[in-house]
Amino acid sequence: MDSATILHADLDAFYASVEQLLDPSLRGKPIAVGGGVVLAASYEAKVFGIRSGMPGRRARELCPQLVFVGGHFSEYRRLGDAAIAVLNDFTPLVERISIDEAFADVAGCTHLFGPPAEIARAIRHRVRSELGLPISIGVARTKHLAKIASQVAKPDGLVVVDPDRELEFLHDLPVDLMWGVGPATKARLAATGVLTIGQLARTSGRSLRQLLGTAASDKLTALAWNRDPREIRTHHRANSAGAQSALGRKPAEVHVIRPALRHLADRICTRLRARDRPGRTVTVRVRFADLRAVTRSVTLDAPISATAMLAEIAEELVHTALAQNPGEKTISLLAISVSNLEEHVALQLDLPLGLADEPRRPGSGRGMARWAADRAVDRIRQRFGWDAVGYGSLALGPPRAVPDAFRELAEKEL
DNA sequence: TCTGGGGTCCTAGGACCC
DNA sequence: TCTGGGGTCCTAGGACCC
Repeated sequence: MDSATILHADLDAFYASVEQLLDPSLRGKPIAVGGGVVLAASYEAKVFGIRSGMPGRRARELCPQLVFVGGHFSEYRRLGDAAIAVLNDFTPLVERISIDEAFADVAGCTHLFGPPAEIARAIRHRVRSELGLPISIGVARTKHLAKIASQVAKPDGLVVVDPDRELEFLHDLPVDLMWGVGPATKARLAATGVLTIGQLARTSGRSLRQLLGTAASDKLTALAWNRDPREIRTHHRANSAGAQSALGRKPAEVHVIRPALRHLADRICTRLRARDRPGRTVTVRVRFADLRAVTRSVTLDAPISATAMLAEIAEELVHTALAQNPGEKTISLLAISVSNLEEHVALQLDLPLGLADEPRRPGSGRGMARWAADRAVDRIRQRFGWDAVGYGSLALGPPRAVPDAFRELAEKEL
């Protein structure tokens, strides 16, 4: 049997911990990053039931002494990168999952640094002493088990799963610690009396498939018996790029929809152009006042990355969705996503992104002009920053609920 | 518990091709 | 004209992850 060489490292309540690091007066106190909405909460705040995504008003009700802080987004980036760099000092086999979380395989470096548990202790010590941040680490033979171990280790702990005792460790834990079991699956399982991972493991494949579908049940059964084939993947590229904006309650009218879509398209297309990854499929999502949401999508003959083009296609799709839901007069969210991305078009001539942006659109000889305009905006922003120029983003109606700097932390590499 | 934003994967039905 | 089977792509919705 293999030995336990996979680490899962996870910074604890990351954004909140950074704030407490930067401002010592916040330490030990319930704090939340954000304002209108909670973007992150400290452990002291979580005790009160405060969760990310929660409206600020609700959070204040739950915890009147809660301290809201604005957020130091560039510090999150810097410290998240620094923590990952500590992992990279031990092994190049690091798979970053998000700003504050990564897997690492230390099989190849134990001769230099000692057994995996020693390495994990060293990492935790360095992150604490050099960066001032708490980090939890799980060590196990598989990614799934390492991930669960780090969750069990939180806050600020280390759990090593002995390969001889894996099922012993796993089977008493609640099912929703498993990767892929969220609220809906948890409820379905609970309805049939399945509460622990061990109970899931012993459920017959046939009844589980009926409950959850083939793919989900086969995957969960494998994980429950600790068969996790996933390997460390050091470089990921996203297969889609999207943006969304919550609107509160707004009338479903052009003067609301057009500028909002314009801004979303601008954000997305800037990224697509920067990485030369135009996409063929455009999906919009419209959420109504009652939070019911619908999506509409179209797959084009040629990939696009021009802002005006995406905005127009998105607007057509939104109008289709609205026309098919005539009873809905109020919308609460708009989203655009572009998928079916080109691998890379770096070798194509300099023009085609803009030209391909006009697939079979009669009478629109404006492809070239738009392409040139986009490139100009991109260059100005590269030199002077995002707000130096734009498609009236400053004149945008509703102030965004979440700062763009925060959104960028969640973007994946294209 | 009515709540933000960027992503991934699965399902199911239909179109279309061989 | 009816019949069978396999594969791929597209669309809409849903669940999940961080």
